[in-house]
Amino acid sequence: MAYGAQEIAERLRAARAASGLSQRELSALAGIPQAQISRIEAGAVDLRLSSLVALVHALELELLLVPRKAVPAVRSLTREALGKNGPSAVGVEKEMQRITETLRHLQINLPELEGLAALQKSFTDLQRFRWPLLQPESLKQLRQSLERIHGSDRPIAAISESAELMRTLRNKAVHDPDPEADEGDARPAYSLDDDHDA
Amino acid sequence: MAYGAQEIAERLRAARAASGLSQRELSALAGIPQAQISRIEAGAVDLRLSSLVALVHALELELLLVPRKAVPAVRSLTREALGKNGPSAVGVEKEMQRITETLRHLQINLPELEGLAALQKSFTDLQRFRWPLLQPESLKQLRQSLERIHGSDRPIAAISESAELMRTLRNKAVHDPDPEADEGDARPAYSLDDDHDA
DNA sequence: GTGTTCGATATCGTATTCGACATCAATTGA
DNA sequence: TCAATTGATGTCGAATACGATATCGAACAC
Repeated sequence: MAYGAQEIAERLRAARAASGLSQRELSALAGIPQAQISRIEAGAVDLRLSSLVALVHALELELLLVPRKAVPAVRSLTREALGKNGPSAVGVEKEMQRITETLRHLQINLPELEGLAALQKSFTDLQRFRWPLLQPESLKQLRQSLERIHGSDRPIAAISESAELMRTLRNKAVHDPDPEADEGDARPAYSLDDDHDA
Repeated sequence: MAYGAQEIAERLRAARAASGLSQRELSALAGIPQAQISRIEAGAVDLRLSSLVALVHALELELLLVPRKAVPAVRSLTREALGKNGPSAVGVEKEMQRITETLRHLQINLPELEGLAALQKSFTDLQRFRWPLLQPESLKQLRQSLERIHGSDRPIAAISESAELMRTLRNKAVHDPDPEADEGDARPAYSLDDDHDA
C-alpha cells in the first residue's frame, strides 16, 4: 500500500462509478469476487498486478507507464476523455435497457397517459442517435425521472419533466462534448483522438 | 500473469536499461531485493501493486490509468516528453561520475599524453552544458571509448575518437532532441512506453 | 411492508508473493 | 590472470492476497 496505491484504488472506484457498474457487475466482467473488489477499492489490500489488469481491462482502461515530467500533460488529456467522453459502452447499454424496461412498465400501467407515446418516440430517437456520447449517470437521472411518473399526483407535469430531460440529453449528444451540467469548464485539447465516432 | 502484465514487466526492464541502472542499484532505490527484480522483469511473478509502484517511482515514472481510446494520444505525448527532457537523471549522474573517474585514471596513468587536457576540458564543458538532454547509453559509449585509450597501441588516435564522440554528444545536446537520424549507431533507446522489439 | 440491490465485512483454506539470504555463470575492468 | 559486477536461480519462513461463501444494514422500487 504505497503512496500511489491508494490513488489507484480511488481511480478504480471512480472509473467504475463513471461506467455505471455495480461491484457485482464488474465482478462478473473482471472475474474477481465482489468482496475482493470492495476491499480493493477501499485500499484494504495490496492487490496483485493480474487483478489490477483484469479490473482495468474490464473498465476499458489501460495501465501506462509515463515519465513523471509528462504526467501533467497526460492528466489534462485523460481527464477530459474520462469525464466527458463515452466512459464505458457497457454502462450505457445497461442503463438503456433499464430505461426501456421502465418505459414498457409505464406503457402497461398507464397506457393512455398523454404524452407517453411522444416520450417513447423521443427515447428511441435518442437511442438511435449518438450512443457513445451519453453518460450512464445522465441516463440514470433520466430513468429516475421516468420512475417518478408512476405514483405522481400530476403525471402530466412529471412527463413534461422527463421529456425536458430527454431533450437536454439529445442536445448534448448532438452538439458535442460538454455533458457536465454543473461545471462550466473549458474544453481544451481533447479533440486529439476523439474523432472516431464523428 | 495476465496479458498486459508481461508487457508491463518488459517495460520495466526497458525503463531500467534506459536509466542505465543495474538491478542491484534499482534494488537499493526501490527497496526491493535484486532477486525479486530479476523475477519480476522475467515475468515470473505476479507482483503486488506496492512493489510495482516502488519500482515505478524509483524509475521516475508514474502509473496511470488512461481510457483506451486516449492511449494513442498519450503515447505520442510521452514520446515527445522523453525526447525533450531526457530519460533519467539518476542514470545520467551515475555515468557522469564513472566518466570522471575514468578521466582521472587516465590523467594519472598517462599524464603527458597529447590531447588529454583538451579532452578533460571538453568533458567539463559537456557536463556544465546541458545535462538533462544526455542519455545514459550515449554516455556509456563515451566512457567505453575512453577506457579503450589506456591499452591502445595508438593512444592518440584513440583520443581522437573519444574527442569526436564527445563533440557529437555536445552537438546533440545543444542542438535539440532528435538523437535519431544520425550516423553511427547512437540509438536513443529511451523507449519507455513504445513498443520496442528485440 | 416486502423484496431487491447495493457495498461492506467475516471466515476459512490455499496459493503465492516477499524478504533475506546464498550461489552461479558470464561479462568486464585492472 | 584476477577481481568485481551483472543477471539468474534456489531455499526457507512469514505474511498475505485470493477465491468461495455467507451475512449485514442501507437505500430504493413496487
